Amino acid sequence: MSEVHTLHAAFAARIAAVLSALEMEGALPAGVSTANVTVEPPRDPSHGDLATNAAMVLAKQAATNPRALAEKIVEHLNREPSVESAEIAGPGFINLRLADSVWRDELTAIAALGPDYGRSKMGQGTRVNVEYVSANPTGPMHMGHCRGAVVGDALAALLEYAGHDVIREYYVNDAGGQVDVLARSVHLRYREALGEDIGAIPEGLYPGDYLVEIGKVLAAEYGDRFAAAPESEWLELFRKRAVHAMMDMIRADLVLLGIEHDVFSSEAELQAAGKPEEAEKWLRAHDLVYDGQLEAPKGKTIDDWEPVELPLFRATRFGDDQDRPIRKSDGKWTYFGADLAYHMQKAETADALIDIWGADHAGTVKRIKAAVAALAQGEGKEIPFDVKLVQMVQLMRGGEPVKMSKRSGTFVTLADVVREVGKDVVRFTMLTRKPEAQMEFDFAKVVEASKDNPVFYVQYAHARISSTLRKAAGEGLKPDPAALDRLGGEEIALVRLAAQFPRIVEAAASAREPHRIAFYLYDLAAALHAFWNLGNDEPEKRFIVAHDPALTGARLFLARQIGQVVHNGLALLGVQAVEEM
RNA sequence: GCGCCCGUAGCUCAGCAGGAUAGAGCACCAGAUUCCUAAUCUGGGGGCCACAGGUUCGAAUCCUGUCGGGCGCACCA
Repeated sequence: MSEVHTLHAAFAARIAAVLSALEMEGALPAGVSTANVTVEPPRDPSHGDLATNAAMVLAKQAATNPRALAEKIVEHLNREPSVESAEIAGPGFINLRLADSVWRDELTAIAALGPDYGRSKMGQGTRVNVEYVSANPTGPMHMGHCRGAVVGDALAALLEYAGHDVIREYYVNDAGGQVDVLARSVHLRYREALGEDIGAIPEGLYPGDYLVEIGKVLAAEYGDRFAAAPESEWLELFRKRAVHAMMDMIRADLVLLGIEHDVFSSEAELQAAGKPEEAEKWLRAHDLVYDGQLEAPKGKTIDDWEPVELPLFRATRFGDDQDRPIRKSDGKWTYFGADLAYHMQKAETADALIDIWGADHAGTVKRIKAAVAALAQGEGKEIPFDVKLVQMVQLMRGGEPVKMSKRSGTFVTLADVVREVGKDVVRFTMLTRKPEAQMEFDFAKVVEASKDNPVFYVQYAHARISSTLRKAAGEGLKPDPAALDRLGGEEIALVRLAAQFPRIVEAAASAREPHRIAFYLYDLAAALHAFWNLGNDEPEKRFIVAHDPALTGARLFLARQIGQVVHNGLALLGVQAVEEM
């Protein structure tokens, strides 16, 4: 294992050592498969600190029964000084109870590592590209983008903390028909800024007020030069300027959420650089693109269906239902054609790729996975690639669904929500649900009943600790590890939970599920609050026991380390660990 | 018609790559504050883990099918 500190990994290694010792003794057959052996904290704390299923899993291979094998394992484990007791339970579980010294040591380890307690080298510096947000540059961010943004950002932070080298990337779709629509919409606003009465915004153009400003800017800069000019004279210019303005707006929105990308990749630039042509050439050379006809879609009738010949990527070879066109009949690239080239480009600078997409793009997952698989096969190297689908957020206001449509201009912007409820609430709320499940975000509820929001519960735990340390300092008391042996069962229980953090980080990172951190923090906060309230009935159980400075020092030391873990977890989620509330 | 996601307490959701008696919040009921922040805590009631098969020592978890909800299904993005 690595030198990185994780208590659970260390004990897993010891149990592995016991098993190989038994193999030497002949109690286990040589070369026994220990793949299914687990060492985990049991759900029920009364079962001890760690449990292993080794005896049950290996009994068959050892041609014995689980309990007999367990006896032998237990015998070895009981020789370990750090093991308080090892017992056989139920069908053959081995439950370990660790010595209190183990937990006291863990506490000093937290103190020594500080913000790095929980950091892992699991990723071994592997370079992971996480593409997220990638909202179309046609308007400000709305709540529909929010979930993917938060999940992607938290995932990126988590992977970094778990030892990966992370690239945070945003793909700017500035090449399709929609940005032409944007340019035309801006042209209208430009004419408006010149004093023309434009009336109602025509169907099919973006009606949002957010385009007024850019219209004014262009009017001030170019006067009426393009007012009556044919589209060919201004379209490209207006498109560029509009996209630029929209991206500034989107970046500002992202900053409100605490999100900053490392790389913004432009689809237009990608195309200008000839990347899709390169991709097509490469794919044709590997017989992965051919000219063929698209089948008419089944189960759906299309009035003006006409078969046409298009360059098709052999997606069906890699599990897609249909081969997919990379160019349109007018010769321009399809979205997929460009996206394919884009993924090839990303794969050049990363060892693994992750895309965070909205669930409305679920239908295109197979083709892009097929494309990356084809690339990997052609290059003869593995390119791990994950598409994380983030389900829709049903936005509610007091129980009533809020309809959103960028086309009609009725949507709740991200900026409005963040301004109203705050970044921390938005982020934490988005992370208290696994991303692939649909969720409701009741605006009224989050705003008005914000006290019920779990984010405050966790922050409150941190604030309480901070406040206690402040008060203690005022009385000349400070954290001190000298008397940690004064800590009793209730305090040790807190340490046990805090000590889970490193393995939660690793598990969440390898499952790519940042929401696990949020749920863990909730549990840790609950334990802290419960411990705190013991002091209501029994003053001797408060952190500050004025007549006993040694005990107080130890308790304050404990408090500070619990606070540290809360802080580290919140940092991963991009939520502030407040000092007071 | 096809593909993907979801189905766990009245409601909103967890359940850690299969483990021991399925958890939390809200809501409901009963309590705790002269005391480190009550934005907190303690106790109580509440479950056919959608349904039916299968895999194995063992399934809410994995496989198959059915039902229900969501999203998507031409060269759009």
